[in-house]
This record gives sequence, structure tokens and C-alpha cells, in this order.
Amino acid sequence: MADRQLYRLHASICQTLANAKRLEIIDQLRSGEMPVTVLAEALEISQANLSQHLAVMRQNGIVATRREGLNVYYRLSNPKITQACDLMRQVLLEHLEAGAELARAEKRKEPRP
Amino acid sequence: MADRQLYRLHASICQTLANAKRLEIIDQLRSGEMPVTVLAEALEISQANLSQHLAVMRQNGIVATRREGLNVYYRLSNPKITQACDLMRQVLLEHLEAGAELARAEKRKEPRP
DNA sequence: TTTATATATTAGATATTTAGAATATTGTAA
DNA sequence: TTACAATATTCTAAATATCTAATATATAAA
Repeated sequence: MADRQLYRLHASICQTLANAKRLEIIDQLRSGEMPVTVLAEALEISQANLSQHLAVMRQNGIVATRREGLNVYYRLSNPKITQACDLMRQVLLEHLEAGAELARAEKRKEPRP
Repeated sequence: MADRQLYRLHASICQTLANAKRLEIIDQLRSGEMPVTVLAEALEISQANLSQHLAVMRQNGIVATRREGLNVYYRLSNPKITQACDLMRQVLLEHLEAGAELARAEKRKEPRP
């Protein structure tokens, strides 16, 4: 199969989303573009670190930029990114809920005090 | 913000998808459940390694299992997983396409031979 | 019980990712 | 030109993830 390479690229897209700070960046950009400074304040991380994360996201086509004077405005490059994130969040929540349900079931098995 | 923890969990879901072999596993399981042996043949990796990948996916609620005699059948635990994968694949393809388009544009700028 | 088959786990070596520090670049204004 | 603000890059060590090899467990059949 020649699409082993495609799987690799697909994995690197996922890898780009596999970081809490980067997911937070995506959430911040949901409402529209914003300059790096504003992002840095919202995320509470260093400018250098934020810039690194943004570089990874740029390289993988997750965000796009527009410069205006000193500021560089970042935006999500594709609405499908938020859709994918939403779906994964739902998978997570359903998994957590299933775990909680299991825990409750176990609880019910315990002998009365 | 207390949902920093949620971002972490969300990231670990993404991390689970951020591996070419695991994406291939997901693609194999699209058509329905199958035992580990069959998966191992399709993926061309060692049994032990496959089992490790499956363990990661189980822990993150991506797959579920059912034992029947000696065989353990794996299946995707949630149809949203394939939906999310599809969306990310589309993002990837659109990004690749945009890159190719850029390359073509550059090509057009080159002087005639 | 012993044996065989399918699957899971552990340990250790190697590779990849991450954050912080220092430094560089870009654009604007004095 | 120099100075400054916003952003990007490079380097490094620590943390994580991955693979291989060896070993363990579970189920069924003899």
C-alpha cells in the first residue's frame, strides 16, 4: 500500500492537535482571528513557546496568518478543524460519562454500611 | 480556568490518533469488528506491538472489545471517531492541494526555457 | 493435566516532543 | 540611522512515546 505515507501525514495532523495548549489556541481562534499578543495573554504561556506552537500549527495547515504592521493575526485555516475537535471532545465526554456510569454501577454493588 | 484538565484529556484523545499504525487500525475497523490476528496481518506489524497500540486505544475509549473463545474482537467504540478522522483527512488533503496549487503558481512564474 | 493458540504485559533501548533561555528578524517611528 | 515593539528561530535538557524482545495470561482441545 502506497498510502502508508498518507497515514503518516494524517498522523502529523493529529499530532498537531495532541497538545493542550494548541487545543486552547484553537478554541481561542473559534471566534475569529487575533494577534499573537492577545493569544499569549489568554493562554498564559511565554511568547517564545506560543510562537513555537503556532509554527507547528502553521506547518500543518491548521492556522493561517495575516500581517498588519507589527501584529500578526492568526486564524483557523479551515472550519473542519473545529468540527473535528468538537467530535473528539464528544468522544471524550461520552467516554468519561461511560466511566462514571461504570463507577456508579460498582458503587451500587457495595454492601450497605 | 478549571478546564485545563479537559484540554489535557482532549489532547490525549488526539495523541491516540496521532500514529500512522493506529490510524490504519481505525480504517480497518471501519467495516466492522475483527480479531487481533486479522488486524496483525493487515497492518504488517508484530503481535506485541499491535497489542500495545490496541491497549492505548482501549484506554482512551477509541475501541471496545468482545472475546469469543481464543479470539478478541475489536471494534470502534464510537462512530464519531471515524467522522473526526474523515474531517482531519479532508483538512490534510485540502492543505496538500493548496501546497500543490502554490507550487504550480511558482512554476508559472519561471521563465520559458 | 498438558499442550497449543491467541492475546497481553513488561523491560529496556531509541526516538520524538516539549518548554525555557537566548538570540534573531520584521516593521514602525523618532 | 537608531530605538523599540511584536514575532520568530535556535539550542538544549527533560519528559514522553515507540519499538523490539522476552515473558505472561487466558481459553480450548487432547
